Amino acid sequence: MLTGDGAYIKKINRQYILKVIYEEVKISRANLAKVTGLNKATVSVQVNDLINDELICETREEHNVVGRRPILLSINESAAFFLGIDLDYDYILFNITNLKGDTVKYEKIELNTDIYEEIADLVANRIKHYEQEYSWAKFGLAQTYIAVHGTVSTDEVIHFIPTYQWRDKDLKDDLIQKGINYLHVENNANLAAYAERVFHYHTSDNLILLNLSSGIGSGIIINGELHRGFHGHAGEMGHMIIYPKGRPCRCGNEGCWERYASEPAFFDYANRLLDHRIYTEQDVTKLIEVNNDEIITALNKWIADISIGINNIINLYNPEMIVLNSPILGSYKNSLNEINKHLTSSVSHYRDIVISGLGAKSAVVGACAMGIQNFLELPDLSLNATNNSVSA
Amino acid sequence: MLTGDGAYIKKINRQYILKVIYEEVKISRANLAKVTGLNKATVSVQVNDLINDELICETREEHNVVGRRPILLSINESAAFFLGIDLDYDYILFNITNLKGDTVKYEKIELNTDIYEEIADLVANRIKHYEQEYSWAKFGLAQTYIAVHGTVSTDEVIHFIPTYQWRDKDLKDDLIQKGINYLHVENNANLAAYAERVFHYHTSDNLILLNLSSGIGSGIIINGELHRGFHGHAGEMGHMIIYPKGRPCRCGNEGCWERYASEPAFFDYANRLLDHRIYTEQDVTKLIEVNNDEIITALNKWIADISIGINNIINLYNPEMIVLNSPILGSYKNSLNEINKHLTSSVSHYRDIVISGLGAKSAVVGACAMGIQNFLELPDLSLNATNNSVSA
DNA sequence: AATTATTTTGTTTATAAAACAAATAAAAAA
DNA sequence: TTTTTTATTTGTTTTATAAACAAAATAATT
Repeated sequence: MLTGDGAYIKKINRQYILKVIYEEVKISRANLAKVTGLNKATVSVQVNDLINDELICETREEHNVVGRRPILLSINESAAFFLGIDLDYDYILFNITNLKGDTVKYEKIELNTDIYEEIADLVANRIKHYEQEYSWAKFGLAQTYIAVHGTVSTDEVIHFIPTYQWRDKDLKDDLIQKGINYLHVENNANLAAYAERVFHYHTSDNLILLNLSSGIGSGIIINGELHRGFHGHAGEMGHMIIYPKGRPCRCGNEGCWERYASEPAFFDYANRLLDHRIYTEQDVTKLIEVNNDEIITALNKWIADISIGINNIINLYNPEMIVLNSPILGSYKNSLNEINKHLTSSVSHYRDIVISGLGAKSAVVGACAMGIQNFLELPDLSLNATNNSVSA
Repeated sequence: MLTGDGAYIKKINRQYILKVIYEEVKISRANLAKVTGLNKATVSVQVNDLINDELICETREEHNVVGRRPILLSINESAAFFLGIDLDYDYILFNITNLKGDTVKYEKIELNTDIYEEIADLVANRIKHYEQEYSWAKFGLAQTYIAVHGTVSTDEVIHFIPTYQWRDKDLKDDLIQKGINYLHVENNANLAAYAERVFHYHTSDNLILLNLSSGIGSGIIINGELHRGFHGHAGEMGHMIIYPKGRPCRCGNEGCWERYASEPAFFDYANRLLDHRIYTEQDVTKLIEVNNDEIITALNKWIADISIGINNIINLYNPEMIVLNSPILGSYKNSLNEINKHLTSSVSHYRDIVISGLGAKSAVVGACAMGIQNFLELPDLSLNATNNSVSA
C-alpha cells in the first residue's frame, strides 16, 4: 500500500487534469477548474508545470461570447511517439501514434521465418530505426508494446505461442540486451480489449473482447482494469470444454470450444458441405455475397457453437460489452442476429454484443494507447483518434 | 475521478495505519512508522486521532529489551459491532462480530414461512433487538450485511432468489422504511468469497469460491476486488452449458452445469445406484464412512462433472485459489484428489484448490467483515479471528 | 465613436492543512 | 551514569484553497 504526501496529491491532480484535457481535447484553465472541482489557482500551477514539461500547449482561438478570451490548452501531440508491434505468424504489424493517439505510421512486414533469434533481430532493428526517426521529438519514441498471439506471464516472459511453438521466451529481456528500452510484451487480445475501451467504449468497465481466428483469444476488462489472472494466463477461453468427450484438443482435453468455434473449425464445416474447397476469408466473403446456401448453413452451425461459449462467458462475467473480432463474422451481416437468437437463457445478462470496428489493427493501436497511459502514468485513458478504423 | 487535497492524504494514511494495526494486532508508534514508512510525527498525530475516535487503544505490556518501553496499540474491539445475516431457505443465520472480527454471537432461526413480508418483518425485529443489545458500545451495531441466495443488482435490489421465487424485491429499502440503518444486501457467495480472503487467503488477489448446494453459487475476487459484473449478476456459473442439448434447465437452456454438479444432481446419481433412497448430507457421510461402493461411484461421477466446470473456470479466470464450499465434498476425503486428476489440460493454470474451512458460516462472517471494511472505509482488510471455523 | 459597465479568464497573495526533519524529552536496561 | 529506544515538540516545506486583483473581451450607454 501507498503512503500519501504532498507529492502524491500533486501527482493525482496532475493525472486528473491530463485526463480531462484528453477528454475535452481543447479546454481553458477556468473550465478545467470547473470540470475537476479544483481551485483555479491549483489548476494554473499544474498547467504551468505541464507546459514546462512540454506535454500540453496553449492555443488562442476565435471566441464570440462575452468576457475575456480563454487560452485553450491541448495535448502537445508531437511531444512523444508510441510504437505498437503485432507479432502475428506470417507477418508483423508496426503502428506508431503521437501523444494524442493518432496513427502517424503503419507498416506491415511479411515474415518468411519462424526462428526466434531471426525475428527478435528483425524487431530490434526495426525499433532502432523508429527510435532514430522520432529522435527529434522531446521524448522521442517513448514506449513500445509488443503484442504476441499467445500466453504471457506476469513477468512479461512469453509462456507459449502456439503458431510459433515458442515456449518460455524472454523476448523483453532479449531486446533489452540489444539496447531497446521502454519496452513491454503483452498478449494481443488483452491489447485489443484495451483498444476497444480506450478508442470506443470509454465508459464500459466490464468489457470482453473475443478474437476468433486460428484459435480463440480473449481480453477481459473488469472494473475498468485488464484481468490477467494469477500467472497472467486468464482468458484461455478456447479451452473451455463445451462438448465432453468431443473432438481431441492439443491441450490434452476433449471438446474444447476452440475445436468448434475457431476459423479452422468453420472451414471444416464449410468444406464438408461445399462442392469445392475454400481456404481464405476472401473465399467466404465471395460466397456470402452470392448468398450461397451451403456457406450460410455452415456459418449458422458455426455460430451456434460460438454462441454456446458466449452464453457461458456471459453467465460467468456479466459483461457490459462483448466485442467480437473476426473477419468472417464481420463480413456476414446476419451474424449478430444469429448469436442473439441463441442467447435466450433467462439468467444471461449483458448489454450489447458488437463486431469490432478496429479489426486487424486493434492490437497495435491498443499497444500504442497502453504506451501513452504508461508514459503519462494515467490510471485510465480515453482517446478520440479517428484514423485507427478497420479500413484505415 | 477523485481530486487530492490534504484531507485525502490524511485519510489514506489513516487507512494504511489501521490496516497495519489489524495485521500486526499489537504495535507501537515507532514500529508503525517503520512499517508504513511514514514519519514518526505523522504517526503520532494519526494515532492520537484514532485514540480520540476510540477506534484503537493503548496497552502497556511486559518488555525485556533495552530502551524505553513501547506503548502498544491495538484495535478497540468493543467500539463497534457488526451483524451478518444469511437468509437461507428454511432458516436464517445471525452472526455478530466485534471490531476485530471475532464472533461474539451466533444464532440460527428456523423458518416456517416463505412470505416476503413476514420474513422482512422478522429480520427487521431481530436487527432492532441487536441494535438495543449493543447500544452501549461507542458505535453500537455499526453495520449490517444481509446475504441472499440469489442475484442482487448493483443498486442492491434483490433480482431473483430461486428457492423463494422472489423477484425484484427491494429488501434494503423495505427495511430502511422500518427504521433500520447502515444496511446492505449482497449475494451470499460474494460474501463467502470475501470471507475466504479476509480470514484465510489474505494475499490471494485472484480467488474464486464455489458453493455447491441446491444450486451453484460463486464469488469472484479479481485484482483483490469482488467482481460483480455490469448488472451485478456475474458468477452465474451454474448456467454455463457443459452438455449441449443435455438436461433441460429452469433458465431455458439445456445442459447447464447446475443440472450435473449441484447436490440434487448428486443425489440423483446416488439414488439410481443405491438399493435404498438417501436424502440428506448425513446419509451420504454415513455411507462414505463404511466405504460403500455405490456412493463412491456416484461421488466420482459427480466430481467428474464438477471438474468440467472447474476446468472451464480455470481457463477463463486463471485464479490463484479455488475454494470449494460443499458439505458432501468436504466429508469425502478423496474429493480434491479426484478433482485434480481431471484437471490435466496443458493450458490450465491455478495455484491451489481447497475445501472451505468456514463452511456454513462463510457468508455471515464475510458479511461481518465487509461491515468492518465499510465502517472503517478501508480499501482492504485482513483478519485473524480464530472462532469462525466450521466447527465453532 | 467614445466611454462605462459587465463578464469571464487567469494570476497573485495570504492562509490552512498535512507530512516531514530534527531536536528534545522520557523511560528503561546496561 | 551511559546507552538505547520510544514518543513528542518545534519549525519547515509543500500543496491546495480562498479571496482579491488584474487583464481582456463584449455589451450598453451617452
